[in-house]
Parts: sequence; structure tokens; C-alpha cells
Amino acid sequence: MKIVSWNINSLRLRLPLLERFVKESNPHIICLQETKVVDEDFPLLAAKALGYDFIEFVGEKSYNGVAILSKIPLKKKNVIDVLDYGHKRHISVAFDTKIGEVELHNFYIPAGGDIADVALNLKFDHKLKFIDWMSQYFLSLAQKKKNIIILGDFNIAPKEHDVWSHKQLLKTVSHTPIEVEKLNKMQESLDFIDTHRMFVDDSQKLYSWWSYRAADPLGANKGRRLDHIWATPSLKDCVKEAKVYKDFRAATQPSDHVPIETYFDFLEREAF
DNA sequence: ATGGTTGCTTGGCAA
Repeated sequence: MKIVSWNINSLRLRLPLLERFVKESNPHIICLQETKVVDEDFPLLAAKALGYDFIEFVGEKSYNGVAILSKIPLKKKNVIDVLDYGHKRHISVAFDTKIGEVELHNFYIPAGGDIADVALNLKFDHKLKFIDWMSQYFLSLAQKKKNIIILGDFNIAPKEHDVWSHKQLLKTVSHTPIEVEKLNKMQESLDFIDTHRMFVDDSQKLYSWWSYRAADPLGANKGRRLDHIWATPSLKDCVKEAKVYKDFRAATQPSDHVPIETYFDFLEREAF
């Protein structure tokens, strides 16, 4: 079962690219961030036409917005307004597998603005508080034995080789020590496994985002790994493969993020 | 500390 995370940066504008992606990968579940569409205008019919009968979403005008498209039935949809900012940055669902129920949380963590100083930049303050909230949320889950996947645009590249230059980006929001430390603490809350790093050693560069602003970020391969798919240790044996669809950054009218995907082997064979 | 580009929306914000 393939599960995808993609910051699509406007779902309606990117529908043709989403269609191309579905033709290439045909995943069971696609989690989107930055849909940038209010619920009344969500392109439900277009999404269903791609083969996704079970769709959950929450959006707002111009900014943020998250969605989950699925080929298998979803239950327990939940939307959390993290810290009551009114931003649509979280949606979760659950689904059944042969190893039991899996809870899936799709997050769009705040980017945090440009200045890595909470006194000068409220957006950075929001980002740090958002991650603290996530740590606390997962730490305080009543049922610790749940199977949980959390994924999304975390807007943090935590490891040295998750950015093109560790030294040059230490003061750049997305790679500063304070946010990396907080993300690591959040990861420790439920011992989440970074599924892509199961297959790509920490010594190897791995990115999921390339700036729009830089001259030729893809050619120079100056990227960052801002998107992540994490799973609780209970799911580790199910993780068989992880991919980054780098080619989608070179598409016509691309998102600045590309789809990332993890293959979990926990579907009933008969189901497909 | 800026600048650079993109998307939504049509001036300016967010990324």
C-alpha cells in the first residue's frame, strides 16, 4: 500500500500534475498540503475521477488547507485547529489493515517566516509552538499502542544531509538548531521512524523541495528535505520502500515540493 | 538584511 505526501501549492492549479502523478504511481492514499481552496470549491469530482472514492479535506481561502484522497475506506476523520490559530493545517483519518487499524495524521507545519528569532518574528514563534504542541499531543495519547503514521510538509530539514549545505543553512529557518531539536523531540514522543531514512543513509543527500526563488535550484541540486513520512515502531516491519518523485520538480508549472511516497505492506491481498 | 519566484488575488501576504 503506497502512501504519498505532497505539498501541492494550490490543488486546483495543479490538478493536471496530480493526474500525471496518479498515472505514474497510482498510490492508495495521497495526503496533500497547501490545497489553497475553501471547502465549497474543493474539486471533489476531479479527485474522484482520478480513482479516489474516499476523500477528506479542510481548507481556507488563499492559504494552507490539507486533504486526504484514498482508494480504501476512511473513518474517524478529525480536524484539529492546532493552538487555535484558525489555520487549516491538520487532518487525520483511520483505516483498517491486516495488522489492525492505522491512524494517519496529515500536517502542514508553519513555514515560520524568514527570521529565526521569536522576538522579531511571530511566525517563527508560531512554528516552534506548533511543534511543541505536536510533541505534547503524541506524548499524551491515551492509547500508546496505536499504529500511527504522521506525515506532511514539516517545513524542517532535520539532518545534515537533508540540506544542500549544512553550514550555510544553520541560520536559515527550516534548518536552525532550535527547530531541529524540537522536531527530534517530537519524533521521540512515540519513537517515530523516519521511513525515507530507512533506505537512504544519513550520509547521503536527500531533498523533497527546491526553491522557486533560486536561479536553477534543481540543476545545482540545492534542495532541502522538508517533507516527511514517519511511522510508529509497530509499523516498521511493514515498510518496504520509500521514494521521492524528484522529476515532478522539473514539470511545467511545478509545485516547489515533490511527492514523497512510502510503501507499507499491510493490505489484505484479497482486497486488491 | 536583502533578493529572488510563485500563488492567490488584484495590493500585499505567505512561502
